[in-house]
Amino acid sequence: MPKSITDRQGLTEGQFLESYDPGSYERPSVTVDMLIFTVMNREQDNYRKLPDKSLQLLLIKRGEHPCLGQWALPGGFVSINESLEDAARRELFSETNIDNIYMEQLFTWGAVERDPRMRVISSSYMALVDRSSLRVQAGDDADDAAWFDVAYEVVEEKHIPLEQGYEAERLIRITLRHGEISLSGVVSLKETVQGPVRKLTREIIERGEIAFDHLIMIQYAIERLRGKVEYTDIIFNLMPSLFTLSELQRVYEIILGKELLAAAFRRKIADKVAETDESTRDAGHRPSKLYRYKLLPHQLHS
Amino acid sequence: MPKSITDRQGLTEGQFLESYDPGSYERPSVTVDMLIFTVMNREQDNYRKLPDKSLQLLLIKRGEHPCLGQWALPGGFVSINESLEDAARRELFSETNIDNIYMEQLFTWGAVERDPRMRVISSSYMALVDRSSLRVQAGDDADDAAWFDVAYEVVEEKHIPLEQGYEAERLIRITLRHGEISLSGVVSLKETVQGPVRKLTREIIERGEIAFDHLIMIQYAIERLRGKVEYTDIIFNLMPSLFTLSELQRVYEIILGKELLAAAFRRKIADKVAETDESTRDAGHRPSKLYRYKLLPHQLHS
DNA sequence: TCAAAAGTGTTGAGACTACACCCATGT
DNA sequence: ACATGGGTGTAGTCTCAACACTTTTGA
Repeated sequence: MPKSITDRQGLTEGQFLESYDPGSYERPSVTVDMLIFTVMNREQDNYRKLPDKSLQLLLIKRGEHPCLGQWALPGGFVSINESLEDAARRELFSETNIDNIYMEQLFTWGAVERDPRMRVISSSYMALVDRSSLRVQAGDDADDAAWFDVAYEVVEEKHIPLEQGYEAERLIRITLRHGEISLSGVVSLKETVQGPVRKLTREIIERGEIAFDHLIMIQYAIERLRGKVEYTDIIFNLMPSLFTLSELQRVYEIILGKELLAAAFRRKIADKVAETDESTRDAGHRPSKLYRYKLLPHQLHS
Repeated sequence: MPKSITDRQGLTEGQFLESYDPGSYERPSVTVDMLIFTVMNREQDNYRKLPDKSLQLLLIKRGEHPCLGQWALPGGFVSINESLEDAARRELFSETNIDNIYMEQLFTWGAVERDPRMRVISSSYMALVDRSSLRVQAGDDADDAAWFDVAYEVVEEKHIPLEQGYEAERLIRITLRHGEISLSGVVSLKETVQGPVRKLTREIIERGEIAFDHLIMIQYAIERLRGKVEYTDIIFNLMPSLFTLSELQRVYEIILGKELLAAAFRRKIADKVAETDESTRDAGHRPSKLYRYKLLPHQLHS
């Protein structure tokens, strides 16, 4: 019964599709860009202190124009017979060699002049990797991929009241460090409010040798990561299967950029983790129990 | 000093860009699809009762193959010299004739077979409109655009425990009504959990005369709207400039799909609204003060 | 007079903050 | 012994749900 409807030319849907000419107007290229985060231990000077941790992001050194020699997010073109998500997983796998890890779409960037070569629209995806599950560690062999420590700092805040609203601007300095290399740039986050209408714009103020508009993608991703850490369990994607509560707390602190009280923290995450029989040793202080992630009764989040 | 670096062919960035050939490989088309929501009063039988409200979504009746005769989200192609957001605002304006309204990007849909004509990647945007500010009301003149009442109902929930996780499926029936027309379809939301790795997939189970994969976009948008209503002030984009607290409460209830207690509600939103001198009259019961949206000291949300 | 809605007060449960305090270990 | 982190207890604040109750209007 369906599909027998005909259009103004008297064609059925089948006939229409058979004769359909997609036309030759100019189309944008579509790419995916991957924000692959992990957490890494940093050794301490004092034998008693725990190793500190840092949030890290994977970057690739560009070997071609444009932005040659600068650092960029891993990514690539979406081919014509591959879904957006497949493209993202393909890129992810080609960088990390792991398959089944957490990944989510963040945002699609569509400014006309994003790429000087041609019109490119790019979807950014965030992936979280537990460092201990990475066998081939990027940066070991080639010198064109490396994990960068991420620092995120609000350097200025302006607030201009307007009639019926305000304009608030926040400047955020993002610094990425890998050994001797230090990339640092500034993103402006501007919120314009008129009555209930809020509009948020992001702009690069200082690009700091980070390719294209990737600094904006990084800022967006960190913001999203911070948000999601507070109301989902994605953080456990950054943890090894066994961890101490202090380690978990440190990861929260690094992502949120603020210190937490241990007592309150323990109570808050108490029902997300399960104690195991194992514990740490040789730490120069009281050993701590190792925990693992415990699923809560089903939720169904996005 | 910058830009003087040369690549393997000895070209500077300027030279490279000048001679750059974008190639002729097949590119997907890119479109935007708009989810334009508003809230509408529905008259009551009883003179004493307040008018009830409904959440409405704007749909367009397709006059061409494919999906001829079915209803679809308004949208269109992104042209080569127009940003994604500009394309969305253009589509929004062409449907509503309003310019400065709330709009946000939701998600970009990139399955290969979304559109039977050719490969199309589509970004969905959500816009919220206060009904009273709509002058030209879609559906008045043409019969190809109409506001549909939205009903959202969870019809089934499955939960299958697996080793190290579970699979949870939720079937959601979405019914869209406009006068005699009733479109109803079912979307499956499946969450697969293995340890901390969560993967969410959406699938159309029953398409119900709604074009393409637009039913999924609608489900996603409602979910996002529900989420955002709880932790932002976007709901005021759906309200006229003056409103009673009961009206505001009804809009919350429609969006969240559950009833709220008036006492608690009033306290909760107390600092987001400001009393005015005006009040309702002739209502068949005690008049109520009219309120307006009051900005809180600046926040800077996304 | 009375149905319907507007609006206020009270109580108790639970979550989070802040701080104090004790415990266990390896050097 | 002691620095360092592991871990628990308690008191105060805040939010929110639940329910009871009073007030005000127009037909």
